[in-house]
Amino acid sequence: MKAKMFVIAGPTASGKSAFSLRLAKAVGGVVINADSLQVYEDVPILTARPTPAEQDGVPHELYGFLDAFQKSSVALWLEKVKEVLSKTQPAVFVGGTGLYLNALLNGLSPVPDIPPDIRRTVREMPLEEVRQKVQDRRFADPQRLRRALEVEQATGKTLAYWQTQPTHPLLTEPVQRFLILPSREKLYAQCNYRFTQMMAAGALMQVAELLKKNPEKSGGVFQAIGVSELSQVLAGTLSEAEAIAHAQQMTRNYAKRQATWFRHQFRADTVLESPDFSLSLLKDVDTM
RNA sequence: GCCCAGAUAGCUCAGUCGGUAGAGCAGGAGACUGAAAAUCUCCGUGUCGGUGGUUCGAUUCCGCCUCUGGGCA
Repeated sequence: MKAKMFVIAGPTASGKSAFSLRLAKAVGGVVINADSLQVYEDVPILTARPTPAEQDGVPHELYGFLDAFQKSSVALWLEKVKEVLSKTQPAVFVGGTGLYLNALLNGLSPVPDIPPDIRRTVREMPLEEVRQKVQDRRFADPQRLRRALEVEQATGKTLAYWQTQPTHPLLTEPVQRFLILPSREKLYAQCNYRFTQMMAAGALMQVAELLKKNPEKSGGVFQAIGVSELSQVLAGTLSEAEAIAHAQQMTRNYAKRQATWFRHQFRADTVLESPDFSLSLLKDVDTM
């Protein structure tokens, strides 16, 4: 028998979606999204969600199930994955969100949910106060310090403690991991090209629709590259050319960070320079 | 043609009261467990436009030249 679970990782604009489609067809499975922004129903062009045509009849799960008023999180995503897996296998996970893939493959530490009032208090607290109060100071990063403090305040134990607790990976069956990692030059060219395609496909209109819903204009889908740039174009404070140039720049910066993450944090079975793919890449995991 | 202001890192610019220079961005390397398309850390030698002069020493002061803005004709 062959592996039943596949994970495809790679930076943005590396060709993951096309690869996942072909792989899913080859193994007769579903595609499951592992991208923190493609979970939103809004601005599908900017988040590079596969269109119905691109899905080509293959079931695609966990795309566009949140609206702009909801906030995503790894934990929420993992819950959804659990639901989907109980119904369908084999599965091909695709996404550029390393945190999500890591949670899927290695499990998440059993940190209890943080009460909303504690979370809010800690997030609004001046950074200096956070620094004074927090015990777990492994990181200088404000975001991580706040996370550490909210966990301490909510549970009475440090984040470091919780992270020593055993985790339970969701996938217990063999998993074959692919990493698509194009050369830097090619990757950047693809980032640039893709944003112009997004504009041609009507990204500006989708941002206008998103703004019409009038959600809180931060976090969530608003983190998607291009949303703030195109919002400024709609407001008349930025030219379209400047918006495109900036969004392309942000995309390149993002792609580089992802490449770093995957190179060091993701143990791939197969590393590909491009999404070209043949059945011979499928690992035979038959132990007999 | 004349006057003024510029010319310094890939880009935008700061600076050196004369002792060969540093920020932001870009770029590179890295971190990463409930915001991850987020957040954070580290990495800066470049004929200081060219050429003469003054000087122990000029990217810095002076002359000329070239180029780029702006103004006046």
